[in-house]
Amino acid sequence: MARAYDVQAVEQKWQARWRDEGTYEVDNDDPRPPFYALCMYPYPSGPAHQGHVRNYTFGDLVVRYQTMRGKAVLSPLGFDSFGLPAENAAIRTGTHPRTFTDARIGELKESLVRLGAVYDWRREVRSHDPSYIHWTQLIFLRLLDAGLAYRRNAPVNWCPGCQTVLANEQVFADGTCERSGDPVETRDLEQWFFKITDYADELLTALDDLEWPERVKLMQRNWIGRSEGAELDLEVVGHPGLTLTVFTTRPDTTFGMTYAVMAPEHPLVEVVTTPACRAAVDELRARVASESEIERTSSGEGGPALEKRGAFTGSSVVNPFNGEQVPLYIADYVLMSYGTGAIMAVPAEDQRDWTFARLHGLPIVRTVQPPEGWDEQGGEAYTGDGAKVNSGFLDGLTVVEAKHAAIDFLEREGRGRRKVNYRLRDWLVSRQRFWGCPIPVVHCPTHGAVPVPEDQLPVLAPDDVEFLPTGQSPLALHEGFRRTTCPVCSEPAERETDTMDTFVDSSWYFLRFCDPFDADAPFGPSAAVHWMPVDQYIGGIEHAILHLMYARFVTRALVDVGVAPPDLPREPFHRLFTQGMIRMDGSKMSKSKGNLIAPARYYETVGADALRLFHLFVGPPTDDFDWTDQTDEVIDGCGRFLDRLWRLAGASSAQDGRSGAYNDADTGVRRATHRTIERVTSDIERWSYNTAVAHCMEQVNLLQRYAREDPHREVLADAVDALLLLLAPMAPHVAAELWERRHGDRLHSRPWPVHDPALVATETVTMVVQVNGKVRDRLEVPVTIGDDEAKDVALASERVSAALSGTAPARVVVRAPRLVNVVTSGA
RNA sequence: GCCCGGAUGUUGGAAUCGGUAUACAAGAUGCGCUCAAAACGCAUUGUCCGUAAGGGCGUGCGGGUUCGAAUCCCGCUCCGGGCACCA
Repeated sequence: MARAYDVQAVEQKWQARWRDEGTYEVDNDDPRPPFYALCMYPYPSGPAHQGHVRNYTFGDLVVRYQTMRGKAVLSPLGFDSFGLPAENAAIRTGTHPRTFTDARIGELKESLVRLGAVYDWRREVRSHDPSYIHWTQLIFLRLLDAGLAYRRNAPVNWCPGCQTVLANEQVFADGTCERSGDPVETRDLEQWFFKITDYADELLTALDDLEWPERVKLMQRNWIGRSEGAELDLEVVGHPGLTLTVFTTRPDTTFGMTYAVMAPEHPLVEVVTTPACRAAVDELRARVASESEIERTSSGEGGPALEKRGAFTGSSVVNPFNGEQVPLYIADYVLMSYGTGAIMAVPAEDQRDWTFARLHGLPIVRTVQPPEGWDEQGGEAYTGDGAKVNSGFLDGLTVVEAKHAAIDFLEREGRGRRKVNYRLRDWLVSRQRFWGCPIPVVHCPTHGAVPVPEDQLPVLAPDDVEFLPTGQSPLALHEGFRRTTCPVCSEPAERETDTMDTFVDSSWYFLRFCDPFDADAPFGPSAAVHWMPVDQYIGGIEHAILHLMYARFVTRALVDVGVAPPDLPREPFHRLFTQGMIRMDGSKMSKSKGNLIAPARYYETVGADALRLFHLFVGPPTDDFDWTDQTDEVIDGCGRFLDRLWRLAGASSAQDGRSGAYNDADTGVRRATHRTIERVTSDIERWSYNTAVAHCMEQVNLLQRYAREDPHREVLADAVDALLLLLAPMAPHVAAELWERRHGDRLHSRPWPVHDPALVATETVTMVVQVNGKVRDRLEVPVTIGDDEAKDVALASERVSAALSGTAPARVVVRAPRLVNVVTSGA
C-alpha cells in the first residue's frame, strides 16, 4: 500500500525521542496531580500479539490523554516473568529458564515500544529479579508471622503428565490437564496456604464502592459466595455423644429432612459405616479418591450414573425438629472443602436431593406449599416461597419467617446455631516447581518450619541444576540448595523446595512500581500512598476473579501486617476497565491456540499508528472482536485516513487562504471543530473510542472539502490543530510529526483542547413531526422554540395536513424542540 | 442446570435519557483522472412497490406497555462468557 508519507521513518523518529528524552518518566515529587495508569503486567511469551496490542493501545491512550490533561501520569511496565512455560522450555531445550525468559521479555518489550506505547522504563520490574524475589519473600514471611500463611495437608489436583499440582482453573471441565491433556488425579500434599478467607467479608462488602464493571463485581461476589444459614448438630444413632454437623441455607425445611449425606472423605465415615455397608462405602471412596474435584462436581457426560454416586453407611441420624431417625449416606457430590462436609437432604425443596431420593427410594415430604397445579404440571422440588406445611410449629409461616424461627429453636435447644458460610477457600500458594519465587522457610527436625531470617533474604535458586522431565522440582534434587542449617539451633535442616504461585508476584507489583528505587524496602510508604490506588487499571476479562481477588487481599494484608503504611488505600484498583478478547475462528487468540497474528507485519506496512487506530475504531473496547479475512482491509482503511490527514495538515500550513471576516462556511467549520472537541473528549471519558475515531474521521472529511474551496486561513489552521491535539493519544507518531512541522514544538506537551460552549450551542435544530408515530416532516426550528409555537408550526406543515387528510387531531404530543407527534385517533 | 452478556444493512459497528434507525468505516457498483493499473477524487449502496413524486415494510422470534420501543416488561430461539451437584 503506497503511503502519503514515510510511515516507518516518522514512527522511528518519535519513538527514539520519547525514549531518549524520557518524555514519560515521572518523579515521585512531581507537583502535578498524580494519576496512576496501569495495564496488567504481561507474562512474557514472546512478541506481542493482537490482544496485547489492543490492551496497550488503550493504556497508552489513557497515559497520553491524562498527561495532556495536566496530570503527572505514572506509567510503568514490568513482566510477570515466573511461570511454567519457561521451565518446560528448559526441560525441552536445556536452556536455563532465565535465559529463555529474558529473551522473551526482550521480544515483547521491543514490540510494545514499536507500537509507540510509552512508559517510565526506569521503573520496570521483573518477578524473577533477585531484588523482586527479596521483597516477595519478605511479604511471605510477614504474612507467616501474622498467621496469614500456614501449612496443612490438602487434597490437590495432581497431573501425572506434568508431575505437578494444578489449580482448578488449569483443569478442563472433563477432568484433564489444560496443558498436557492427562486425566487429573487427587493427591494429598503438605501445602502452604494464604488465609484469604479471613478477608472474605471485607472483600465482598468493599466491592460496592469500586468503579468496576458490574459484571466483574458480580463474578467476585459469586466467587466469595456468602450464604446465610445454620449449622445443625445431628445425633448419630447408636453412637452416644457423637454428632454430625451439617450446614444448610434452608433451616426452615428441616422437618422435610428424609436423609443426610457426608463427603466420602469425612472423618466420621470410618466410625459410622456398618460392616454390612462397608464394601459399598469403600468402593465409592476408592473411586472418588482417583477423581479430581472437577470430575466429581461435574454434571457433564461421562461420569458415573447418579445412583452409583452415593452409598448407604448403615447408620442413621436424628432430626432435631421431630426426633425422627433418617438414613445417613455418603455421596461424591458432597465436598469436604465446602461447609462442614455434610448436608441434610430435603428432597422436596432441593432438586438434586429430589433426584437422589427418587433413585434410592427415599421418602419426600413437602414443607413448603407449592403453587396451585405444581404437581399436576410435573413439578418436582419446589424452591420458591409459600406457606410452611408438615412443619409443626413452623406451619403457616413464610420461608423467611420460618428460617428465623427455626434458627431460634436450634439455638434454644442447643442443637445448632446461626452461621454464615463462604464458598471462598484459602489460597494454595505452594508450587512444586523451579521457576518461581522460593518459599523462604527451613524445615528443622526439632523446630519445624522455621522462617529464614530477613537479613538472609533473598533465598535464590541455584543455577547449576538439571532440568529433567521427571517433574520433580530441580530444587528438591539439588543437595547444595536443600541442605542447610536451622536458623534457630544451627543443626542440619532442609530448605523448603516449593516455590510460590506466580499470582503472589502479581499481587503486589503495582506497589513496587510506586518506588522500585528503594533498595531497603519493597516500596517506600510515602511513594505508595502518593500514587495508590491505581486510578485506571486495564486488563483482560479473564483476570476478573483470581488475579484481582488476590491483589485486593494482599494489599489489605500488607497494610494489616505493617509492610504497607496504615493510610494506604485498602483497595488497589479504583477504576477497572476490562477489554474484550480478540477471537479468531471462534476462540481466543493466544499462543497456545496457534492462531496469532503478529503486529510486526503491520508495523512494516501500514505502521503502528494505523494499527492502533484500527483497534480503537473497530468496535466498543469492552466487546470481543472476531479477526476475519476482512480485517486487513479495515486496517488499510485506517492507514488511508492517516494519509488524508497528512495531506490536509501538510498542505494547509503552507496554503494562503483568505483572512478577515468569517463567512457562513467559516463559522460552520468553527462550530464543527468545537463540536468535535466536545464529542471526542466525552467519548474518551466514557471509553467510547470507536466513536471518538469516527468523529475525527468526519472532521477530516469536512475539512478536506472546506480546504478545497475557499478556506479562511486561520479557521482552517485552528481546525487542523485541534484535530491533531485530539488524535495525539490515538495516533501519536503522525500527529506529533505534523504538529512539529506546523509549529516546531511538541504536540504531547500541549494541553488538551477545550471546546467553546458558545460555538457548540446550536441556534436551530431539526424538529421531527410525526403523525401517529410516523415521521411526516422535518422542520428547522430555533432551539428556544416553545411547546405552543412548536405545535403551531407542526400543524401548519403541508405534509402533515396531507397525512391528516382532513382528520382532526385527537391529541398532540409536543417535546420541543425535537419532536411533535400528532395523534388522530384514540388508538 | 444456574448466573451474566449479546443478536441492528453484504460486513465491523452508530443511535449517551423511551423521541429522525443505520453515523463512521469496510466491501461492492458506476464515473472522473490515467496509455494502463495503483493511488486519489466524486456518486450510489436496508428492502419491497413505483418512470417519478411518494409510499409500505424493517433492529433474532412472539406478545405487551406507550402518542411513540433497537432501547422498558413478559415468553421464546440462537450465539458467547462465567460458575457448577455450593447444601
